[in-house]
Amino acid sequence: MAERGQSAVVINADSAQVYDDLAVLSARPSEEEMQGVEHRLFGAWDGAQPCSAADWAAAAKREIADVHAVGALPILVGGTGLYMRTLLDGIAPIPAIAPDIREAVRAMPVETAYAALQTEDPKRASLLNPADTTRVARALEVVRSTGKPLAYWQQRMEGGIAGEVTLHPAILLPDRDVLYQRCDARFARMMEGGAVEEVEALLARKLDPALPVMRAIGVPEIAAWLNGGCTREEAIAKGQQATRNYAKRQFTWFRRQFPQFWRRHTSHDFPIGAYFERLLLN
RNA sequence: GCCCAGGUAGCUCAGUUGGUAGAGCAUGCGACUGAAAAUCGCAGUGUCGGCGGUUCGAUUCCGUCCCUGGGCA
Repeated sequence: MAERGQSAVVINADSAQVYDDLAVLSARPSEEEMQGVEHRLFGAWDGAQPCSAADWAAAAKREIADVHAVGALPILVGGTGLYMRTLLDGIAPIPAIAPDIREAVRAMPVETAYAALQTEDPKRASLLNPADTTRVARALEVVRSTGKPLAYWQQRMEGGIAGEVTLHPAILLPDRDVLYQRCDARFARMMEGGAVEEVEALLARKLDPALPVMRAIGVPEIAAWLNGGCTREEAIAKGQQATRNYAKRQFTWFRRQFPQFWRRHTSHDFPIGAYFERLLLN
């Protein structure tokens, strides 16, 4: 593209597109859509293996270094704010959780886990909502596995690359009505375009339903229909609803969690062609 | 035409032994440190089907009409 032959490599920053099992339901770009441009970290994880924010950030870091090494421009694309922030700002250096502790904690009902947290890490417990299953479990497995409360580890954030790269951030915030219409259309299209087969294949693997792949938007909804729990129409309506709810959460994250200097664009005022042309010519 | 069950928030419904009403979901706003397409928090909304009657007061009781679903003819 540019005279020095600088090319772009797209790197996925989406927590669902990371899974090999979710091509249709995660709206992973097709060969045709990639137009010969190299894409990385799309479908790079097997569904049986959960990808954490730190796992992804470590992989993305390697890919970025790799792309830079050949003089190309890495373009991170994706909707998972936590992944992006972990990559840029780093994350607390918490050791891996002992598998048996993790399993035990996640098998507990929230009330039990929260009660335990109140005695084992009362400071953290007081900061959390007792119904917040994810965070209560996380805080508990951390104290139990490492012997230190979460706050101890969170004094530091490690591994961020924000200081080592030149960032050209662009946040796209589409008009809400248009966004929701697209959510509905997108899910309907997926139903016709292989999502059902994808879920059938996933169900055949008999994976733990708590795994991220099994909780991706559309999987529980379509699985419910396939198992006779609802009609196809209901599954579609629920999938569309879940998509819209998620879009709203993304909206809130991107609008508020990143620094003010990150430019916010509505989709129609974002000069996508000119934007990348300028970056590639530099 | 007759009988029965209903008509309460955008949707599904609960409720008020008569003192103008509430959940879930949706919607809006927000939080977010290792499964984040996850998880969680806050908020607003109602001519309680229409019209009459009884009553200090009716969404609630009575009458009537309209609408919906089911049954009988």
